[in-house]
Amino acid sequence: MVMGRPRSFDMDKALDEAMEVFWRHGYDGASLSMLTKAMGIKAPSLYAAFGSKEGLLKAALDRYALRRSAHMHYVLAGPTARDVAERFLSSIAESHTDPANPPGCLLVQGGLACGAGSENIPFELASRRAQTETELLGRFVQAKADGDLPADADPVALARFLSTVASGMGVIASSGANREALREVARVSLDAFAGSGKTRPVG
Amino acid sequence: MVMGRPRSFDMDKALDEAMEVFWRHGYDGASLSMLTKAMGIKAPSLYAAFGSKEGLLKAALDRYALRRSAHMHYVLAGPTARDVAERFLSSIAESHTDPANPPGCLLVQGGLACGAGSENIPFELASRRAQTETELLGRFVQAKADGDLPADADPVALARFLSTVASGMGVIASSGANREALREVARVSLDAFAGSGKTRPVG
DNA sequence: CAACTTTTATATCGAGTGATAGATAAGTCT
DNA sequence: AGACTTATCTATCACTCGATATAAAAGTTG
Repeated sequence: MVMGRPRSFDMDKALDEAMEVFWRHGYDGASLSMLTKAMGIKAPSLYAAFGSKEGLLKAALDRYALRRSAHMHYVLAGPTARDVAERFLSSIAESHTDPANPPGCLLVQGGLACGAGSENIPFELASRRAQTETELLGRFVQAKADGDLPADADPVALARFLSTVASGMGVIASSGANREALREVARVSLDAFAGSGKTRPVG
Repeated sequence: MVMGRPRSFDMDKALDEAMEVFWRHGYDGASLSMLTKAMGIKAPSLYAAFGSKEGLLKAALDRYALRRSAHMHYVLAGPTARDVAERFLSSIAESHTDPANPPGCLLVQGGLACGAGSENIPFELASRRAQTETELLGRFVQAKADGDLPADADPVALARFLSTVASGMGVIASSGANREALREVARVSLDAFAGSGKTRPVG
């Protein structure tokens, strides 16, 4: 048990509110007054709990990762590479248009570009996006070893492709694309995925 | 000829500098001091010429569109739908990693999410992105009429897919993906494009 | 040149930024 | 109870934000 006055707000609920503010307004666009109002706490409590605005974002990102880890576990458990890709894009189409959250992806909306003093936020988000890509890559390497993917398939390219499409889906979802539109993008992407292995030069 | 003291700075050069600042830092992250410093002018000159920070962004976006219009003209002149798609994604891979510019796409970096008082910026950017998608759509409708695309092809879905991939490429380019990585994404995307027409349900 | 028009530079506006100092409140431990 | 520890509140910090009033500067037109 800890000594001292106990925290009077619920950490997870506060983080959920902060997550939504960052999601909707981005890191630079999310002001301290927005955040404290949404979280229902005052600035000193926020700083005592998270250290800084950036610390709060990282805590919110951790919670975001926690939310998605269950989905990713299901995705990676797909029996074939093609199933994994289908599960991945389907889950993206659903989650990025979940009315319980702001549209799009926090890791994209959070801040691709930031102002002075927030230069490392884009790196932080990129690093988190890269984790998903790495998980897909690992699964595709396995699929290749299993003979599930053809010998000339490129797991790196496939994982990067899916990760890129997911980011793009985040962009169009935030711009108002609905769930059916995202599903169509997923469908076309899978058509492309089915043709994997054939390396044809571009440009 | 106009009366009064002539403007002492070059409009286009100033806009190019402003464009770069918005590109690198986003709308919210681009402060007036950054902008005026990069443009080499003082705030009153900026406001006299562009009216507001938002007016400056729109002028920069117009100039950005002007830059890309030549590329799009070439893209749309592709002899087949497949060629159009290939030209489109190739030009994206090149432009989004052009060392002369910040990485990625201004229409994505500029601000997917903004703070209080900048709520319409994301709409403005989305509207400009939609223009490209509409151009692709028109070309694919034509391709279908020409019999170039199969009768069961979905031009809307194809245009949306390419637009989505382009946005995704903007995201990963801004995170440091190099030109070859973007070319690989384009290559895989085209594999998917080749399988267009087959509608297979997702999820 | 003098009248007129527009742009420029200096200085500053009120509002909001992220962050914190100091005092008070609310618990646990001995 | 009383000492101790941590959280919360009020108020405010120095700073930056986007935007502008004012006046001097630099041209054109008569």
